[in-house]
Amino acid sequence: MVVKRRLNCGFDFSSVPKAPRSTRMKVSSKRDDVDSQLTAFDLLASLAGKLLEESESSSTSTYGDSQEDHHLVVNIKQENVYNNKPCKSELSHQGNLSSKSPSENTSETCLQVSSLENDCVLDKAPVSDCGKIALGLKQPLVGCGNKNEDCAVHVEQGEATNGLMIPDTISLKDPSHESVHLDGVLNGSLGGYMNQSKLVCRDDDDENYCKFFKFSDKCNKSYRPMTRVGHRRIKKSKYGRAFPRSKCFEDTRTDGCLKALYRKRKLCYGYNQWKHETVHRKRRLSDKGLVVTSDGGLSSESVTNSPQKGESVKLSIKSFRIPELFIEVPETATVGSLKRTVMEAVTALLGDGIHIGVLVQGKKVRDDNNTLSQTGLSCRENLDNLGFTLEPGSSKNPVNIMPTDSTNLSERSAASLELDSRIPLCLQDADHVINYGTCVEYSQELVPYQSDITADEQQPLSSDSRAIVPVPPLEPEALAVVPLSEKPKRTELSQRRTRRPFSVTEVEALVHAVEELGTGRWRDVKLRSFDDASHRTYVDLKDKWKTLVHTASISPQQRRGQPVPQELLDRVLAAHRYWSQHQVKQNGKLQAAAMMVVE
DNA sequence: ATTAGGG
DNA sequence: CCCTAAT
Repeated sequence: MVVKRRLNCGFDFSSVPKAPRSTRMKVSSKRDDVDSQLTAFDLLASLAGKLLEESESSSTSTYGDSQEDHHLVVNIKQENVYNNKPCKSELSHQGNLSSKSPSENTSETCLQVSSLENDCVLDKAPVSDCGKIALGLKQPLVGCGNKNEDCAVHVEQGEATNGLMIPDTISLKDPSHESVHLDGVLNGSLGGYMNQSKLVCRDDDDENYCKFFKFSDKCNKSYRPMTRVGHRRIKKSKYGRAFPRSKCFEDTRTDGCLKALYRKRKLCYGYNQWKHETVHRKRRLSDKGLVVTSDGGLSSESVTNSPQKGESVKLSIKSFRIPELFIEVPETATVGSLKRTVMEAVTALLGDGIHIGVLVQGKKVRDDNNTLSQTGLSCRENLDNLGFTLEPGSSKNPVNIMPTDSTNLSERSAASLELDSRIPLCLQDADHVINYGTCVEYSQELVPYQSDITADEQQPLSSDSRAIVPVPPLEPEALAVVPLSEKPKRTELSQRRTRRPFSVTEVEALVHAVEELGTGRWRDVKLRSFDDASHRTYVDLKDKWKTLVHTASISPQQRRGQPVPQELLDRVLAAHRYWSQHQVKQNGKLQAAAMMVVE
């Protein structure tokens, strides 16, 4: 007998096929195709790829073999990067490294790695010479304990020639143009979805991580997405976690099986897909002045013609910096392991997607609809004032929130990783763009960790400040992004995800899905309504539902956070009531059936 | 891999 | 959000 289950939405649940889990189709994400940050992703994917490769090639090195876990806490910090001071060579810009106070004879030697000056290290270097990833240490890291002078980390990007030309009549994130960008991928990847109601809430400024497709109330009977092959797909993991906890960092010493590690990393970072796709793709956005070349970078090729209106603004992204990262490594760690650590930290940072910020004279331009000329960037001489930032995808409003107090360490941890982690881009002079293309270079300098820094030395990290921000004396593990110790502590393995409050839109989608699917099918809920929100795992959805039920059960005065419309809360309670009752019925039936069998 | 529930 | 136990 078929029991028809109906909810007030009128949906016939019996029409929803529920295959055994083992036969359920695995679903590919479509989300990435609609990512308007493609160019930035590509750029960084290319970079991350280089870093990864470099790391892999050197990863036969071992972790420290000393039993004493001396650690170097390396803090890679972003600082001011919006100037374009020329420089002669990177060697001339290695940071100072002074030792920690000798009196602090702890096992922790903390170094703060700050950016090199934001100079165009590769200024006027031929494109072909821009490459070579090298993480150079003037001294062996092991020796940096108390005499850290001249310890500098250089991560140099190779190969990729990243150029960017943007006609000034095109606004950077003009939705109308963005849509052009998206169309190509949407058509290719969404296919059968196009006829369904699609909800893509990807706000440019805020809450842009809410991206999912919501299906129409018709509840398409074959709502399970079809697997699609060949479309672009960037997914850190099925669960949207950049670091699937302990699985990312298994020790490679034992077997030295790089391939195994590489596979793991592919899972961890989804990098391989990136590279594979960027390498083989040559997508032209000819009318928009952007060309993604086969190397994954941005090139100025084929976009030399000026648009009808106004002059072209030719830009070349020359370098950018790694934002603040905390890395903890043993003193006995090898250089190779340090490379790997830096790479992993950077990859983790980028893993969540990035956004582009545009800065004019150091100030962020928020109006995406203004043209460049309207923004005052039509003149060549103004280009010096233009800067780009790469912002974490989760950053709503990437302001610097570096706290001056250390009262809330865990909050600071998340903040420094998620909100301070802007990666500014340095633009070279427009005159050089044709001749030299663009090189992307990572460079940091090591600066001492000082826990006893004076208050007036503590300057907020801001885009206008070149100040080296001291690292508060936090627990190293609190900020450790990448574990490297021989015996990784749990705290080193796990970086708590940043809190991402559900938007009302998301709540609505969740409620809607649960209304139809019930409270015990979170995987289906995920697939149905949050498949493109990689950061929302089905556990997240389950948890959110739990809190929603709780929220709906308490008085409005007791509720906190962004208010959820009462209407939604009512639906939450209704659905919760319905499904809990429904489950009871089912259980009852099962029990009855079981009893019948027994009898 | 999912689900359920406590922390 | 995290973690774990149980499927």
